[in-house]
Amino acid sequence: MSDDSGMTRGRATAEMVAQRANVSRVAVSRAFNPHTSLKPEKRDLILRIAQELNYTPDRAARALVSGRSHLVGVIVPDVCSHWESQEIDALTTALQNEGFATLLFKTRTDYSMDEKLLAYMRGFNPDSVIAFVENVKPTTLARFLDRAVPIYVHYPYPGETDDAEAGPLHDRLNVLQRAGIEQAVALLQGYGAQRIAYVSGLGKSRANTAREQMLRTVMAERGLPPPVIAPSDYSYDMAYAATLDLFRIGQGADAIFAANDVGAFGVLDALRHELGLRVPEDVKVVGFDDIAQSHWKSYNLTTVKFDLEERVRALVRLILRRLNNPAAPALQETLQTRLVVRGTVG
Amino acid sequence: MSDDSGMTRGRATAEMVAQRANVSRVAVSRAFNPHTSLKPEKRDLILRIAQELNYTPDRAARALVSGRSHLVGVIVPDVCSHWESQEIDALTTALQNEGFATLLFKTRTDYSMDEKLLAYMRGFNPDSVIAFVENVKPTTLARFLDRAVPIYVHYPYPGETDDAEAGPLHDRLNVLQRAGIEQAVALLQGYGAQRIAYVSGLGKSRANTAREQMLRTVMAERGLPPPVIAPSDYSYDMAYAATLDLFRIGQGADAIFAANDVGAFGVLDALRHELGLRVPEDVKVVGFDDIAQSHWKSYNLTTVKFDLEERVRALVRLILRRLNNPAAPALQETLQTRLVVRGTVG
DNA sequence: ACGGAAAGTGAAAACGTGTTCATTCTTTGA
DNA sequence: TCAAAGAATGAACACGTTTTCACTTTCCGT
Repeated sequence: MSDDSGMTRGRATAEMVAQRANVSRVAVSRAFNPHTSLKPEKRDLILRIAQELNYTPDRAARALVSGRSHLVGVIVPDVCSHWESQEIDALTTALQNEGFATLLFKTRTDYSMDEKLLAYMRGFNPDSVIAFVENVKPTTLARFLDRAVPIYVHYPYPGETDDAEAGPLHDRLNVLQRAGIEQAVALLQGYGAQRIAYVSGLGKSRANTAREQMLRTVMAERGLPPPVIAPSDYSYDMAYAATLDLFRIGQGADAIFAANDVGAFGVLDALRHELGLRVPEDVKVVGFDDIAQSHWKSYNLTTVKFDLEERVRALVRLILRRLNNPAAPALQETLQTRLVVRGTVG
Repeated sequence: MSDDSGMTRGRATAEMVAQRANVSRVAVSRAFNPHTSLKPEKRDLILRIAQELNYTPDRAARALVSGRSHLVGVIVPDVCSHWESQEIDALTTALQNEGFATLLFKTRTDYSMDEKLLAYMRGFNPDSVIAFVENVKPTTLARFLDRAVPIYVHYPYPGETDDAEAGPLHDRLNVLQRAGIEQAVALLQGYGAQRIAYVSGLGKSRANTAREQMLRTVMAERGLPPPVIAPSDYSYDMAYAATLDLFRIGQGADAIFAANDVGAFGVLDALRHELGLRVPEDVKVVGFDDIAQSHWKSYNLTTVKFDLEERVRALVRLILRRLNNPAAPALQETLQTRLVVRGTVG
């Protein structure tokens, strides 16, 4: 009774709009595509009737012929990990503004992107894929994403050239960690810290290894002994346990870098609530990320900040540029880091 | 050189597989659809060749003819809100196991689902939509989702029948808050709490109003004076500020309910780090959700738990049942709550 | 008023799949 | 051995769009 328009499958089609507007179905198509020639008044009429009928071009059909799904695949090990959830949030907003949608997939928490998942994602025909997870060979990824364009988030090692010279083989966002780490080490050194420990991220993760090596390099340059490594996996619980081990089994430390902010929270809680140490008086703590929680009063964390907004803008820029020009040579964007000083140092 | 199969648009098609296997294109289609009759050895051959060619049926084409996109739309105000990120995480895993993918959309943070966003999402043809955001009229939602099936998360008011009698008009998951709240109030009363405050969620949100009314009802039943309402919006910062107001401008309290765990963190930090009060000695605090962070040592929060795994299973069940039988009468699932006791009470 | 360029138009052909429907091949029971 | 039932098969159509390609109309400068 309520649907008097005689819709076939509950949805209006371009044919119906055309019929009602006394135009051809092609005209309807053109009305919805900006760069086509169609008499303005005709376009207005069609759009008005389309709105009446609640019509929108079917994206499946559109994807079939145009080869564009307007979907961007995102694979993460853990949506609820704070940094990643904030990145997904910002990314979804940005993509939404550009007419895309975020397609979410979960891999195992060990940061491995197995082939089965890649094949599964491939079935949905994403236009682009953001590879936060670096533990997949580019050739493997390329084989599984025939049409989709992968965008890599890349953390250069200390030796690697930071600049775009001898351009990268794949589209990527380079995150330069040196600046933020230098500022942090300088600050710690200024307060007299000597024995600095690193509560690591997941060992296999490139973000982690690059972070650790950069820290080691910067400390060496400033004449500090190499950092003690306390293995962890980015999680609160592991960082908590690693900190206990560091002080009960190991030699302790007078300053601790955590591979991420959440890990730093675990370090802080272990120091204060289990080891009875004061921060920053007895031990100083620095994290990585600068997530929203880091300014919470219980933690008030000094941390190396990755600018989330800037990072997401760069990613979207990479995607759009690649989609507009599939044949262009590999693209690159660069992102700096800096230290945000709060209460856990000095 | 590497792609000798002569692919058209970078992707193998059913026709190519058919040609290479000396069968018709229809046979290839049948090989990928379980409930069709095809000689087993033929099916094996086709699947083997398909794997060689890295072929998977195009989901866009499949969606076009079958009317199923295998996408589930999820609209949230804030992906990085802890509870929601954990729910999205679990939901994505569960949907992935059933052959679906999560399509993410962001609305404004005020929990309003505006028509523009609904129309935008509709364009992607989701098979189902999970309406976490309750501030949209079912009729409006239905109008914007011609083919997609909406699933509502519903928080009954104290007066509403909890049971399925006189069945609901729409598919929905009923979250019964009474049990958990009763346990919490009983515990607080046992410790002698009298002046209980409620640091609210976003006023317009139904989850919040239902929570508040249920608390009020349970307290009245146990002979307690009505709770003092400190308006907030689920965020840490607002809860922090609301707590300061409660004690500096208002009358204070000897126990505080926060509408969610993140809000409770704000309450705790305000009490301890700014007002110089002890928890649980001076003030007791109870949250809602039981997110992963609630067991962190700095907070160690007593909270009313929503079982996330159970909740996600129920949602997926609702979706699958509805998709298997579109004409079935409205479905319903029910979820209980219970108190998890940690360090912020007694 | 005229020629040519530009804009506007719709029929037909894609895009890659699932489904229907006759037809052929195989099996089964007596 | 035969008829009938069932399984296997492929041609043709359907799904809802965009794109190409001729064709018609409008616009503009002289």
